[in-house]
Amino acid sequence: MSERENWRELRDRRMSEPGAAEAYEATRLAYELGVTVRGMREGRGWTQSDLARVAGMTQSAVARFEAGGTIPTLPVLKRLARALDADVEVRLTPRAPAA
Amino acid sequence: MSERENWRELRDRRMSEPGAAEAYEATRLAYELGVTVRGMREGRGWTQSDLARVAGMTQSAVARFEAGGTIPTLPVLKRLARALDADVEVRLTPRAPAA
DNA sequence: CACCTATATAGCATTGCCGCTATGAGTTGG
DNA sequence: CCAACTCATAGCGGCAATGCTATATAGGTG
Repeated sequence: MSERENWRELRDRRMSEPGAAEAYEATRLAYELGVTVRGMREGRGWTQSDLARVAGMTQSAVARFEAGGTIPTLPVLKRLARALDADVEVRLTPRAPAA
Repeated sequence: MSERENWRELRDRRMSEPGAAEAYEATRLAYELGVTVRGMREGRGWTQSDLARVAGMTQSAVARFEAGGTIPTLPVLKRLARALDADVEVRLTPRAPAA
């Protein structure tokens, strides 16, 4: 099969599938991260190509990431953060403290 | 080809390759996350199998993750967090504020 | 000792992120 | 109008993470 759909369809489908809660949340998280990075990039007056060059990736990869096209991996996040003089924080915070 | 090496060798090799800074950092982050999850799991008196069942994965996957065997993807983190009543926080924090 | 449980690994298939190039659409400036 | 620039997207190959099952190891317990 494989039936490749483009990443925008993929993202939208993920966002609307109630069955896969963790996929939904991860997709939303990816989207928010994309918005954040876009903001930081624009704050510097950089183009996607600029950021891509510094982060060691291509413009298309940056565009895909910023639009939440894929759920990014931690190494990619690290590279983007580094290019933007930022740090990546990943934490697991208990939702239900010791009662 | 593919010359598969086991994940422990993979992790150790990553940790000792200075060239790939973001891979190194991601690997370290993965390790720390593994330790965190292990702590939370043990805090509940759960076995790896217990956590795996609730998180919808297998015991082997949990073991691999806890040992930092691979750099986890966000969906996997979400699933583990959910199983442990926790939230995943991923943030990009600027290292150099607007001068 | 045998037996059971818990964890660590191995080996392999599948999935999906990320790499690349090329191109389309929109905007701006000559 | 045309050229240049910016961003969005398509299509595809490579590879890493994850899924699975099976097994090895270690520790208890009878």
